[in-house]
Amino acid sequence: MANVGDVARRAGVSIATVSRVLNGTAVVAEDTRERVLKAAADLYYTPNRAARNLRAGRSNTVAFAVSDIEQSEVAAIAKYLQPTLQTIGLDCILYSLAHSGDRLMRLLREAEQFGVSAVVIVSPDLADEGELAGHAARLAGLGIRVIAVNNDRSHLGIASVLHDDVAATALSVGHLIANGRVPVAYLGRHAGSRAGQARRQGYVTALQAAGLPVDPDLTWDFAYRSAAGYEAVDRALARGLAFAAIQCGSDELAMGAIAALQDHRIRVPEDVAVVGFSNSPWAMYLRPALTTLSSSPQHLALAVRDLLSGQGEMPLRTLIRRDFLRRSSA
Amino acid sequence: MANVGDVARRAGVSIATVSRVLNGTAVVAEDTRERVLKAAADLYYTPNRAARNLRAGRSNTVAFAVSDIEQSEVAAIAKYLQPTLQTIGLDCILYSLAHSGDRLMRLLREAEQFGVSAVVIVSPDLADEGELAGHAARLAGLGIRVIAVNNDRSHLGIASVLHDDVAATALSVGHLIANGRVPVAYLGRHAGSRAGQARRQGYVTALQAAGLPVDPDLTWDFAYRSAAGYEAVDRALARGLAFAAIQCGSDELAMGAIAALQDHRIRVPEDVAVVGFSNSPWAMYLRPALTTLSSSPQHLALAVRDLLSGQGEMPLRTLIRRDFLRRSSA
DNA sequence: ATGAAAGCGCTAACAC
DNA sequence: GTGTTAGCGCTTTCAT
Repeated sequence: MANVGDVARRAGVSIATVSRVLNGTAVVAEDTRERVLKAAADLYYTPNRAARNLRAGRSNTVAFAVSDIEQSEVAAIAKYLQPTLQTIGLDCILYSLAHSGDRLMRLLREAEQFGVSAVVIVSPDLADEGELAGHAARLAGLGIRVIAVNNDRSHLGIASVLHDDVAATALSVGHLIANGRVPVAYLGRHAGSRAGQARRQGYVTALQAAGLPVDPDLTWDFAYRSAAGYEAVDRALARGLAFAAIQCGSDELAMGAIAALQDHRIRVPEDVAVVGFSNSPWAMYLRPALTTLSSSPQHLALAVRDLLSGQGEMPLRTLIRRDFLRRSSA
Repeated sequence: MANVGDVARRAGVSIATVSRVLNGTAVVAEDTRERVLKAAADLYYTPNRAARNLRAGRSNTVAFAVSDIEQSEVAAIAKYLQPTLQTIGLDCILYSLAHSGDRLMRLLREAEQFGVSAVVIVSPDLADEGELAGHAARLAGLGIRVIAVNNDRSHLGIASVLHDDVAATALSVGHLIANGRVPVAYLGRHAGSRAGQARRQGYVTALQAAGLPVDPDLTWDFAYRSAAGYEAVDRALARGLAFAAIQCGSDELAMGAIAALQDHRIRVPEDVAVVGFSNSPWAMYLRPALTTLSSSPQHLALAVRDLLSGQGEMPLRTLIRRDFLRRSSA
C-alpha cells in the first residue's frame, strides 16, 4: 500500500508537498500539483487512517450505543444515521448495550481509549444520572461530544435530539377520550425508562385535561417487546380490570396486546381500541391495521449530524413532532 | 491523557518496560511489574488506539455491511455479532448498503483506506460476481478477510456462514404438501437475491420430491418487506390464481400476505396456510400465530468469530440448520 | 513555492 | 531484566 513517501518519490517532490496538495493546506505551483495528483492516482494512494488519527489526535468515528437494535425505532434510526454521518466524514461504530447500564458506563469511561470523537446514545434505559452527567462533562472537556437520541437527557447537560413524546401521547390519548374510549389504559415500560416516563406523562396530561381520574391499576409497566405486551394484557384481563382503550409505548407492545385481546375473544377496535407508538414498517399490515404515532428517523439523523458538524454551542434540546396516524385499531 | 511516557516516569522505569508489562511480551521482575501497574492505574492510563494501529499495521475493526438493518433477521445478527466480536477485541463499524451494489463495491474498493481488518457482508443482494470475487481475493492478499453471512458466496471463494435455507424451505414445503395444502405458492425476492434463490430452490426441491409440477404463476418475486407481501397476494388474487398455501421468504412478507388474504375474506389457515421465514420476535404474536422457520443469529455470530479468530484456513462454508416452528398459520 | 525535520504514542529489535 | 532507539504514516512548523 502506497504512502506519502512513495507518492513524493514518484512525483519528484518532498512528502510535505504531497501532503499540501492532497489536503489543500497551502498554495502549490500548478504543475507540481498535477504531478503529485497524477502520482497519487497512479499508485492508488489512500491515506492511512491510523496515522492520520494519531497525528490529529482525533478519530472521526462515533460510537453508536444502542439498547436494542432489534427494536424497530432503534433500527430505523441506525439505518438513517450511518449514511447521514458518513456525509460529514464520520464512521459509526456499533455498540450494543443490551439494556445494561454497566455497559453504557464502561463505554463512557473508555470512550477516550476507544478513540471515538463522539458518543451517540440511543437507549431509553435509566442510568445513574450523576455518573452519566459526570462522564458527559469530562468527555466534553476532552472534545468528545455526547448526544442522546430519542431520549431526553438535557437536564444532565447532554444535548438531546428526540421526538416530543409527551405531546404525542397526549394527542393520541386525547383522541381516544374524545371518541368516548374510556377508561384508557397505558402500557409501557416507564419505571426504568426515560422515554417511557415521557410517554406516560403525556397520558396523564391528557386524562387530567379531560378531568378524568388517573387509575394506577390501568398503568402497566412492562418491557417493550411483544411478549411483554401479551403478558400485560393477559394479566389485566385475569384481574378483571375494565378498560376501553390501550395506549401503548411501542408498536411491538401493541401487537402483543392485540394478540392477548383476540385470544380472550375481545374485539379490536369494537370492544377495545389499541394505539401503538412509532409506526413500524409493518404496522399498517397488522389486522386490524395499527393506529399509531409517527416517527421521523431521518429528522433525528439530520439533527444529530447538525450537532456533530456544528462548531459552537449545541442546542441542548431538539424536539421533533409525532403525528397521530389513524388506522383501524383505534 | 496519560501515555506510556507518563507511566514510565511515574514508575521510574523506561517506556519499553511499561510496554512489556502491559502487554506481557517479556518477563519483568515482579516488583518492577507492580510499580508499573500501580502507576498505570494511578494515571488511568489507557493505550492510544491510533498509535497501536499505526504501529501494528492493523486496526481491529470490522466493517459490518448490511443491506437493511430494519429487516428483523439482519437486526438480530447485528445484535449478537457486535458483543461476540468484542470478546476477541474487534469493533464493528456499521455500514448501510441500502440495497445498493455500488455501495458494497465502494466499501470493498476502499476497505484498505477504511482501515478495517475484515468485512462482514450481510446482504442477500446479487452483485457483480466477478468484481466481488476479485475484491475478496485482493483483500485476502492484504490480510483483510471478507466473510458473507446468511448468504452463500462460497462459490466465489468467500467464506460464508449461513443457514441451510434450501433444506429449511424443502422441509417446510414438504410439511405443507404432506398435509394436503396444495398447490403451494412461493413468495419471495429471488431474481436479485442469493438467499432468495436458495429458498426458492428448496421449494422446487420439495415439489419435485413429491412429484408435483412447478407452476411459474405461483412463484411471486417480490421484495422482503410487508408492503411487498401484501401487494403480491393482492395481485395473485386479482388474477384469480388458486393456491392452498404460501411459503414466504421472510416473516415480514408473510405478515403482508396474511393481511391481504384477510382483506379478501380468505381465512388463514383454514383456506390458505402461510409459512414465514426466520422467526421474528413478534412472529408468535401475530394472529394467527405465524408458523415459520427458526433462526440462530447467535450461532452465526459465533461462527463468524471463529473465522475471524482462526489463524489458518477458514472453512469456506458453515451451514446452520433451521427448524420448522409449527404455530397456527399453517 | 518547496524541503527538512520534528513528533503524535506505541512496540520490538538490539544493546547491555 | 531493563534501557535506548528506530520507525509505523502523517501533518505542520520552520527554514530557505
